[in-house]
Amino acid sequence: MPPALPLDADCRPDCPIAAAGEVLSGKWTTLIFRDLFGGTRRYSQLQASLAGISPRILADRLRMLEERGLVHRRVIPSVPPKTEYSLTDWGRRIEPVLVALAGFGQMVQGIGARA
Amino acid sequence: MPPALPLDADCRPDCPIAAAGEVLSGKWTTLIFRDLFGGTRRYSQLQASLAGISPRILADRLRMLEERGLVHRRVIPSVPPKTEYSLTDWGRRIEPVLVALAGFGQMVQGIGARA
DNA sequence: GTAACTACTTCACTTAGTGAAGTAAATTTC
DNA sequence: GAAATTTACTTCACTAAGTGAAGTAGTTAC
Repeated sequence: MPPALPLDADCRPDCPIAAAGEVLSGKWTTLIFRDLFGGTRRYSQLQASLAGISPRILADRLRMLEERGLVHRRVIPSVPPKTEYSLTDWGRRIEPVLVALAGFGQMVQGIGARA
Repeated sequence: MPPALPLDADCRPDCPIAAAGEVLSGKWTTLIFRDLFGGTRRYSQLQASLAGISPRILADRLRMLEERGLVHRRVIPSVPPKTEYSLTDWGRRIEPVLVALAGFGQMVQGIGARA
């Protein structure tokens, strides 16, 4: 039985895996999705959770994801103003990727433990 | 019903998603897996398929994946010698990630078409 | 008036990736 | 027998991406 989606090299030039890779480019994007999958988060919460991320990169990634319609940004007019980020309906469709990555990552951790 | 694998921010410090991200780091790694998922490939075949990859990066990634036990490297003692790369049993377990990425990528392409 | 708070931006620096060129060794071509 | 070919890389100079410390803006608490 062939796979449900084309995984072979012939999926170019409009390869969906490459398209996903463009959205998930950079070290931090999947981890931002992971955190937002847990619910709405503020900028400072994301920065604390993503230990080591540069504020510039966090702002860049959030802006990119918002432009693509995967993340919603909401400014709360308090003092000082706060910003909330959450996944859109489109963004929530990253879930199967995160689940698959978590499964693969657990396997990789298992290899590392025995190596 | 909670997700089968921990997707929330509390999955640190040994977050399996972050572990997967380390293996799949860089622009090209998932595309190398995609190509090798289609079967054994030679270095020159991968270089042709991954249009634009630098030979240094291709060699680096293949070496990293071999060291992690996800890719098998076989030198054929012909003249000039050829090198074949294939997925190991561990490496083949990337399949669910590729399938999920392909599904997400198709959705992203769909968004792009209407934006 | 000084400090604190939040969400950033700016800037100098390091790391990752690019792409053209070079290497090695045998083998076919002239 | 000298030159060109083939494959899998390596080297090197350059550009892009990411880091991390510091700064900014506007308001309120002291």
